Amino acid sequence: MEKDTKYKAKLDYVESLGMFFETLGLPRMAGRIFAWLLVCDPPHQTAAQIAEALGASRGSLSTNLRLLSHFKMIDKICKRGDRSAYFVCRPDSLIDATANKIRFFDELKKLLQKGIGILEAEPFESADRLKGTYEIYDFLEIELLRALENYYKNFNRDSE
Amino acid sequence: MEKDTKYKAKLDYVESLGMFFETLGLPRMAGRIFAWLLVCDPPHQTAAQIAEALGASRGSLSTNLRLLSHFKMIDKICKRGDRSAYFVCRPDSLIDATANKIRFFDELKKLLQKGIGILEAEPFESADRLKGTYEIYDFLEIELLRALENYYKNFNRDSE
DNA sequence: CTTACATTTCAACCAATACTGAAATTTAAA
DNA sequence: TTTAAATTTCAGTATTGGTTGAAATGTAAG
Repeated sequence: MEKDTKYKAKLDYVESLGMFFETLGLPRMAGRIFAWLLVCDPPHQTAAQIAEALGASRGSLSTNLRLLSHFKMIDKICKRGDRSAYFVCRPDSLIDATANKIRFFDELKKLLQKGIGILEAEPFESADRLKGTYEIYDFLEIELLRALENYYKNFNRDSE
Repeated sequence: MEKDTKYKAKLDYVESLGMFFETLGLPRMAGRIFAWLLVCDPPHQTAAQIAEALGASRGSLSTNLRLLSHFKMIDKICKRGDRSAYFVCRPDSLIDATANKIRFFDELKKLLQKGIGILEAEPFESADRLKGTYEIYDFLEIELLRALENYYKNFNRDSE
């Protein structure tokens, strides 16, 4: 009974944590899965175990586990003589998610350059608005990438 | 004819730029409006003018102009003896949008602390996974906020 | 090869959200 | 106060995207 209460509390917690990961741009279920893998025991789980814990369908698990694998937010682990696949989360991947968002600034900058080209011919100051916007993202991107670099340096990470 | 072509190119450009602003978490139409206000001439426009340019309904304009005003991404300007309201974009607001996202890390950190409390009693290492995640966001938040501070310092902004 | 279990795919359903258009309301001029 | 123009509200509609469950496929053991 004690244990049941604790387990339920854990599931509630997974729910709220999952909602947060959803805001990273993931489907809700993918957020839940990642949250579950962050707190479950043992740390590696089969799709069936996760489905059971979250009360979700196998289909949804399959789809979202593939998604999370694709984004390298989880690892898929297989063993000889075992037809189950096991999944583990990679907490570090959250940094990469952030890094990708910052790199996205680059696309915007390109787009703004294009716009400046289009508007420069016009006699109005509209190009200035775009130039101002460009300045903002240019500076922010540099600063934020520097921040990330510090992170990598500080935590002695070796890849990506 | 020349002019029509240019105008159409501008509208296409607004469309792609708008798609970008959508990724900030805005409704698509709000993104379009902000993009339009970034390139239009004159820089201040009535809801009717924007609706005309974007081919959108008045209702949608009303809703999304209110939204953008609420987030301080645009200003609403009224004049005595004129029942129209005029709207102008605030390009600087994009910084604040970024800043708010970073502050959002704070909520996650609180949530992670809560989880660490829940799991600490358990004999497993699951709390360690959460602690690792906490470290990541704690460091990132500090670095990113430092980056923003640099921005404000550099561009001599006076508010927020 | 066959059986048993595990995973993936996919069509149908469902929920969330945005957009429209018309009616109601507000605002300024007559 | 009445009229005209602009804005807001809101019910209905469309669209998007996620989830389910069952059928198909894959995989290891017997």
